[in-house]
Amino acid sequence: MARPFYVTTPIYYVNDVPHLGTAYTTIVADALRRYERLRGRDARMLTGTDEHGQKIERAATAQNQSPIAFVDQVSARFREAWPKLLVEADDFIRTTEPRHEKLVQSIWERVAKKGDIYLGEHEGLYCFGCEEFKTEKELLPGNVCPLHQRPTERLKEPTYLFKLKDYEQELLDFYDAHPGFIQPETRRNEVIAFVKGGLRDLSVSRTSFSWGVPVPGDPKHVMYVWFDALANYWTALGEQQSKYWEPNGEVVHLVGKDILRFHAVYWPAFLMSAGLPLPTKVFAHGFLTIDGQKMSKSLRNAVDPVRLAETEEIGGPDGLRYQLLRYVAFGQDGDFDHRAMIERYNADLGKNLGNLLSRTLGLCAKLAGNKVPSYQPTDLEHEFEKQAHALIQSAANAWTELAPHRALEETLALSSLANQYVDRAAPWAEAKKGNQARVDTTLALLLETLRVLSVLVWPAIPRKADALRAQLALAPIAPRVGNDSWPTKLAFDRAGQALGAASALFPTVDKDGEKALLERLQPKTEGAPAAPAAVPGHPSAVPAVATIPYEQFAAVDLRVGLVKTATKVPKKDKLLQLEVDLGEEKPRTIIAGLALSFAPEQLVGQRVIVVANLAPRDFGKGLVSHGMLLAAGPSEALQLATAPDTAAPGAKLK
RNA sequence: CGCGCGGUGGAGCAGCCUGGUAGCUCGUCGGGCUCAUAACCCGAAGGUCGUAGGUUCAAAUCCUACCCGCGCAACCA
Repeated sequence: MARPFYVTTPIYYVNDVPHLGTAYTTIVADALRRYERLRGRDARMLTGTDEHGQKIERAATAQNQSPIAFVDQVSARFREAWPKLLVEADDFIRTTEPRHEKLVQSIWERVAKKGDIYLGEHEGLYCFGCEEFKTEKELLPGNVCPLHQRPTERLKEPTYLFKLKDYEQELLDFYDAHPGFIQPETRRNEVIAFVKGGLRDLSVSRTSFSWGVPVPGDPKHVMYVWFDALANYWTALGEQQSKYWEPNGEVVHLVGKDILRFHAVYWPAFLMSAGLPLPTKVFAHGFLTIDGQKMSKSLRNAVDPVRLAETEEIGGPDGLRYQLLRYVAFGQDGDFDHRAMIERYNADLGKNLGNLLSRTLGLCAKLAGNKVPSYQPTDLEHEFEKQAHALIQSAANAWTELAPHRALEETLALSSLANQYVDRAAPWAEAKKGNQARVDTTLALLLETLRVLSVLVWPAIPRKADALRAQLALAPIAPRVGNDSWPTKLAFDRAGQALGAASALFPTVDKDGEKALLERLQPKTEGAPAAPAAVPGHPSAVPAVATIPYEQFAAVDLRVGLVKTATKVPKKDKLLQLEVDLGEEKPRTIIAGLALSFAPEQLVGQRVIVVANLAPRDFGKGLVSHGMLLAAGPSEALQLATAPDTAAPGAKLK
């Protein structure tokens, strides 16, 4: 009998709420779990929330809440969202649960016992956004974190370090011995290159905050968020580890490509050190864009998966699942396009599958007494069966290869095949000829094909699959462990059974409906809505800045400058390159971030205020700025500080 | 020389790893059917597979260079 199957999503960090990206991963996990269940495997799915860390501690404080109250609230949003997408996770782990904390400490102890943890001191530039120390190389000038756009802070603290470096070779050997461990292939290559580039020991504890799992034996420390979080896949199993974890179970981690490194390098190393088996596979999927646009924070909020799942006109949760599973090549980046979504709903679900059901049941009611007729195949049917069996098989293969998009393509191809077959068999014509045997055979074949389809689509669209079955008077799908219910071939054992009542499974959306839907669902994409229009004269409150002595101000050399030329800097949206006359022998080159507010020609001839004694700043590629212009406002609506036309270039401001 | 992805008939994509008749969906045009959700089926038009070289008997597919677009990242001294 097949091994148990254990599929996990990342645990989602509770400083965000469910959005289309997290919904996507979670839906794929659920679909895989459902497929394996159909195959009779004991399939288990885990999702959950990651709830520790300084960022959470701070966010809670900011809301005047205790951390636990804060995470309870956000975690619940995830827990409540998934069932609405027909996701039936078998378990939902929270890293704040005692069952997790206890076991993650046990892993720590095993690693410590192995001698892989030592006390060191970590001094470095710490980004509170990332909750990690950054190397200078990773940072922008001024030690600003590129991800969070804020300065890092220099911190020094005692920390426990994990001897990651010692696992370099062991990891490489493991990748080598298990070619399928990291997928897709390009990701695997990336990870191997990263490990070959050399690993550094990893800081795995913090003393600078307390919202975390205490380090065994040294409660001043809490575990570094990744040590804590990654372990969830293992700790959540508890007593069931021997059943679902390797070597007895197949363990598949689905992750976004952004967190692959943690799952494919750190996590395996922790497990190796703890003497525990590694997962079977880490699969990194791509990112989604929405209507061709990257998923910014505001877009995320505008495209709420739960809301889409409540849109029954396009199939409700089944419709959403179908779109994501069928039209995003799993592993690659994909786009979620609202207009295409409606078209695909109409084409695949409505006109292909839905209409097949509708016409079949219509024919059965008219020509076969609304019962399943008997089957006496001819060459036409034999040919159909042969092709159908091939499609069923390749759909199964695709699921196994974690390629839902191909599985559904094959599945819909079977539906197409059936539509073609109806035309060829033309039962309405046979009926006129009085050839009831041909009519019966044709309808029997169609009904059986629909039954098969109801099983094939179930992992993707479980609710609609059961609705389809109800019309065929079949019981809902209820997979049982040990019982492979995937159809290997068409079976004709229902002759004489009555059929259910027909109704449109996927009513198509017409042009008007499409327009209305788009209006309702499509996020407003106007450029800069968020910025609350600053009322002139009432600038939004700027936090007070510490006062400076006059000498410090006097050190700033402000001068009037006359802009001689202005050109756009290629590839930099915001930058203009200016030549500014400051009354010196040669005009100065100044790079200014004005391009969103001004066309270059608007600036030429302007008398501007320039900070003349600013240290030159190198922008790379030969661009060096020798000064700064003064301006006020947001970058897309800047107002230039100017001097009257009478002011001489180079005049000093006092 | 920041990292990554892509450029294939009007639109959106597959094929590329493992060279050998360029395929799918939508759209257009013509036909068929009339069971069905104005649905279904058949056929046609439409592509020098970004450009230039190279390897090969043979290149969308392998190699090199370049161009263009996008994402990440970045730019407001």
